[in-house]
Amino acid sequence: MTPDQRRIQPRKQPRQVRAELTRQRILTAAAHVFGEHGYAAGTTNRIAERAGISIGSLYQYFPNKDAILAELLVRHLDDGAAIAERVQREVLPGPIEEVFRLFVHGAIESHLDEPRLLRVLLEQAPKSTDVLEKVERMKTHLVGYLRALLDEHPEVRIADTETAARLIVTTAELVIHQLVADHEPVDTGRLEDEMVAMLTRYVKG
Amino acid sequence: MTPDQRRIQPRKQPRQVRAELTRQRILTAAAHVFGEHGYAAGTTNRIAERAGISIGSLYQYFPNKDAILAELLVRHLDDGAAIAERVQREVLPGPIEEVFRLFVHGAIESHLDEPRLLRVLLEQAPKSTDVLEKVERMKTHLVGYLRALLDEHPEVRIADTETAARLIVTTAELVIHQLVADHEPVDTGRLEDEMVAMLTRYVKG
DNA sequence: CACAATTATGAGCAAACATTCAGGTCTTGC
DNA sequence: GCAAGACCTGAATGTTTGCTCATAATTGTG
Repeated sequence: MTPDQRRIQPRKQPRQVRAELTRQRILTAAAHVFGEHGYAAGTTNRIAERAGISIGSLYQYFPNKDAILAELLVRHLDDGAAIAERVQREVLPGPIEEVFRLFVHGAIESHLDEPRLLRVLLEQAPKSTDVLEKVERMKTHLVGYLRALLDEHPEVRIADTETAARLIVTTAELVIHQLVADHEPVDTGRLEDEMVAMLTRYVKG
Repeated sequence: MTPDQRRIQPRKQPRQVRAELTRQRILTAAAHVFGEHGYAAGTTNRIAERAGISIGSLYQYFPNKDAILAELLVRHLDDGAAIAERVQREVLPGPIEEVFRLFVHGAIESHLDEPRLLRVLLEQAPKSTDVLEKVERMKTHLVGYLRALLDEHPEVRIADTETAARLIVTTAELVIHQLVADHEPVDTGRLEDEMVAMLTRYVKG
């Protein structure tokens, strides 16, 4: 939080096996700590402690705290992008319900690992312009894709497809994040069924 | 020098008009600052500054920072509860679409004031057990009410009404919070229409 | 006016935190 | 087996922040 010029201490390039191992340990520990305590209370010292390394080592691999969360977020986004691409290639000409099912299923699946972490990522994400832009870009892209799908698909009966697309993307994203990480988690199979039903019936009118 | 023991009580009971005025100023300023900077970066000094009072005065009305956010949250919850009650009394025997419309409309309306604040309230909620319990209680109550409605209403064709009720409540709450506070805010009229359409078509099958 | 209660002030304290650095330990390559 | 560099350590530093306290100003009351 220093207001002076950003010192871009370039992150260390791992050359030995143990280095890469330490990096992984840090990320794993951070995922757990952020998920458990939230971003603000997830201190770097706590992360280092849980990773079983010293605080100094942590700062040899990440220039600052934000960078750790950013890396976790980027990884999650890349996973999501991979899933989305796969789905888009797999089932273009099928019934709309099938498309929703695959998207929803993929989304739920990619959130089962560390659900609480992912809520922190989404909600308390630092405002690093880079990452935020990436999120925004992916979302816009997804909305665009979905809107085109809605516009072309013969089953769909919706007038305002722009608003509808935004509504659907937002709904799926938020509700999955929330319900999977809920204190009393829902049965994911049921969630998937109901969610797909809701979206399908919505667009078919 | 009088031996005063009332310093132990952190929160002051307002007795003069200006005291109540100061209290209001603090809350208004806090609403703005939290909405602008988030909870962590919304410092008490910043709140006091914006309220045009000294930091000392702030701590005569609130025992700590959390209490300020808690009060804002409680107020919002009470508003929401009032709306929900009104809706429940107004339109019990109407078509299901009408019920959804009133709920959604009320929810959107109560979020137009300080949309960004309300996302902070929801997402970075303080760990105060009291308030968190209140949120949980209200949500459970709403889910119960909605489930009963779904079970009894002749138009509804849904098997798993428990999951459906949770899905609907979560969806409405989250999506409204998100989209109303979005960088590029949606037209609230359209949002209302599409949301109601989605929910109605969903439950009518 | 007097004088007590209430309200306001803001410099400063203590704790928490992210981050640094001077100096260790371990690996690798020869 | 021995440098050289990769990797690790953790007490120390500087900053930020929530919050206190001694004191001052304002208001109510007789």
